[in-house]
Amino acid sequence: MLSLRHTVQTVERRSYLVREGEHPAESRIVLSGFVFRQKLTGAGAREIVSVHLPGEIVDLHNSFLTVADHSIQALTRAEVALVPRAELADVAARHIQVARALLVETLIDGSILKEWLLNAARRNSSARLAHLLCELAMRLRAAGLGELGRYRIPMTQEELADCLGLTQVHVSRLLSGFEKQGLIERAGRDIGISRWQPLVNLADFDPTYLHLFDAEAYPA
Amino acid sequence: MLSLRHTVQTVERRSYLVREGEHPAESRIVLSGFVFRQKLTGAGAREIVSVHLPGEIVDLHNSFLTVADHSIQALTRAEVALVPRAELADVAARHIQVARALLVETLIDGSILKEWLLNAARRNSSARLAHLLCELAMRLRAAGLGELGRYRIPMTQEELADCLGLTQVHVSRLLSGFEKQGLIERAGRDIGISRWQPLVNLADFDPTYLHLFDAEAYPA
DNA sequence: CGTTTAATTGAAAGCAGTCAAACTATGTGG
DNA sequence: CCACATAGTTTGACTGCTTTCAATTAAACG
Repeated sequence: MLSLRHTVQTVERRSYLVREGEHPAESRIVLSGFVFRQKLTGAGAREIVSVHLPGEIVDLHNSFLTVADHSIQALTRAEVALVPRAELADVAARHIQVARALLVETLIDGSILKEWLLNAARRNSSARLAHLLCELAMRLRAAGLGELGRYRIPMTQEELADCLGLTQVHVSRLLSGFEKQGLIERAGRDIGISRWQPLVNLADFDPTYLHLFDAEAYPA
Repeated sequence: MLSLRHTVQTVERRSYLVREGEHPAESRIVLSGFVFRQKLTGAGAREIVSVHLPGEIVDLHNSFLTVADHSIQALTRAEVALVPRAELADVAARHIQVARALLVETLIDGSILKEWLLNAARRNSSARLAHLLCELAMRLRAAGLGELGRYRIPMTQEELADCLGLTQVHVSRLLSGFEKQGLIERAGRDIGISRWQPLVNLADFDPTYLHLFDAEAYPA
């Protein structure tokens, strides 16, 4: 076990951790709660480009690039560790396994981005939403946050829509559709995937891209 | 200058370098020509998730992850260097600047993926196409392959469409639209951006996400 | 020069968006 | 603990961007 010099910060839902264009002096690791990265178009449309669970490093970018190319916001109230910019680089330079772990994390991050791009570009709205529900189910379980297919969706329909490039209205219709088809059950934001395999089929979901095995092989 | 054990391979247009699901024994660096990464949906729709110019490392993934989460194909006839799986890891372990360069390249890769995701999810078709034309213009110039805004598009309309999540038919209509509006000139696949600023405005293009400066700071 | 591959054009259909209003939760202060 | 305010969700009617299907033209290639 190795120690990183850091401070802990508690942030409220929707507060910004980093704004696009800034160059913060530290990188962040999620300790509890959920955090997401977003980008805006000039016209003001928002896209959530990734969601981060406890244990994940949200912004290596800030330690190794000069400009933040996206904003980071809290999806729920969250605790994050702030690691000084130089600290991560120093530790990585001294411990090659750390450097390797950072690279692996970043490659997995890229893999998920590719799947999200495929999703947004080439799957219809219901497959897209189903895909996200499946991904959240697997990642939450992998993070030790509940059993597979039974969880509280950590975001509003508007935020779901912004993960998917859809509108909130359409997400609402899709969710009630899934419910009517008996694919899911809902109580507020608590969701239960009633029939996993049919939902996986609808979603065209194959968890390979999550590289869950690779992630375990090199814990940070 | 440091040397990597490698072999050189020449590949024809459209041949596969890596197929999704494989676990090749080497990573690839583009020496000449263009190469792209693609993913397919279960229904067979294709999305090109990135395009790679000479000098770029296409698949660190294969050295550091256990399964290829996407396919790699030649966009044009190309020369690629094959670096054995262990070689990159060894060199990175011995030279921390190499490890850092690999990480920076991967972070930039992720930044471009985020922009493509924003593009596919939140911009309309004309902004999307214009955005790609601007990106190619800047990256080609940065790679020393011609002056800004005057180049040969290295792909067919179908491939353009697959970069954008559109159909070939629609890309055709959009391109002639741009031409009619005097934004671009065309002669076959040779393109000239006649009015850079209006195209940039239409595209909502801001090159920050390419991190061209960061890339220069750490040449591989 | 013939054959294959790529690009253009037109007409029609459909998925998801937009606008608007009603309804339901959630939360806060009196 | 209720009343009110705010935030989030549902539902309906209508619009429109992009796709689909199909046929033609142009370019590239051997």
